[in-house]
Amino acid sequence: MKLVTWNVNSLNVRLPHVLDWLKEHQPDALCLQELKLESSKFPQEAFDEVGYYAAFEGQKTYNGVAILSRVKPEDVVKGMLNFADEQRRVIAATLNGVRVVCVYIPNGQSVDSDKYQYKLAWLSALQTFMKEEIAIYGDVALLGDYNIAPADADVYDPKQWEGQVLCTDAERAAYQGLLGLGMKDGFRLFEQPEKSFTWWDYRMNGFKRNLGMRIDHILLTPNLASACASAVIDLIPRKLERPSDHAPVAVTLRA
DNA sequence: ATGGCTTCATAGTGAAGA
Repeated sequence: MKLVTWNVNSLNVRLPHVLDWLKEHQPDALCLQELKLESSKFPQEAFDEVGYYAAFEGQKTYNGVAILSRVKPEDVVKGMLNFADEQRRVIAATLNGVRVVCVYIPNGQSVDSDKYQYKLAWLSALQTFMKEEIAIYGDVALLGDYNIAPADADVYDPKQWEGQVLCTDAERAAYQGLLGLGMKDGFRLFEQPEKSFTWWDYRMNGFKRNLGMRIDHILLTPNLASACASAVIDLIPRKLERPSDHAPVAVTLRA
């Protein structure tokens, strides 16, 4: 089973990239974030044509998440029941007995902003939500744009980013809290190249200089982690014309 | 240099992303 997460930064703009990627890689599930379109504008037909179901929760201009899947998604839940939120950042579905949770965790903007407080409250709610999901479903994969670089190794210049949003102790503690539920970082189950990142700023030739951060993650409950055979970041879509600023992250799980 | 680039928005002194 191949599970993937990709922040596409506008599904309108990136639809051709997503369709090409699906056709080439044929994942069992592709979790998307930052659709930046209303649910009524979701390109369902385009995914029908390439053989994918879609569960989605759109929003005008900002946010928006989707799970594309080979099998029909079951028990679809939108949002976190324990956290009222106007922003569309969570969708979950069961695929072949695996609970797939797709999240777009708030960015937080800066540590002195209201958005940062919202991010911390959001992360606290996610901890509770995930504990419940694991209790119900057992085998759970949490995929998405976490907007957290878990360790200095996940940052191109840790000194510059020390104490900045994406790297603060509080955010990293929240990430560790998810690991405390028994989940493993799929990417770090394997030896990986140094300076492996999933996001690069559009500005200053960030990608060409590999000035990036690893902020998109796939956490796996123990059985899924044991079954995990590989974890990779696909840099190729980031090299295309008009790319998303994020790269897809994929894990494969043995049956 | 509180900049740089991209998106969606509106026609802003733009807002937000990360």
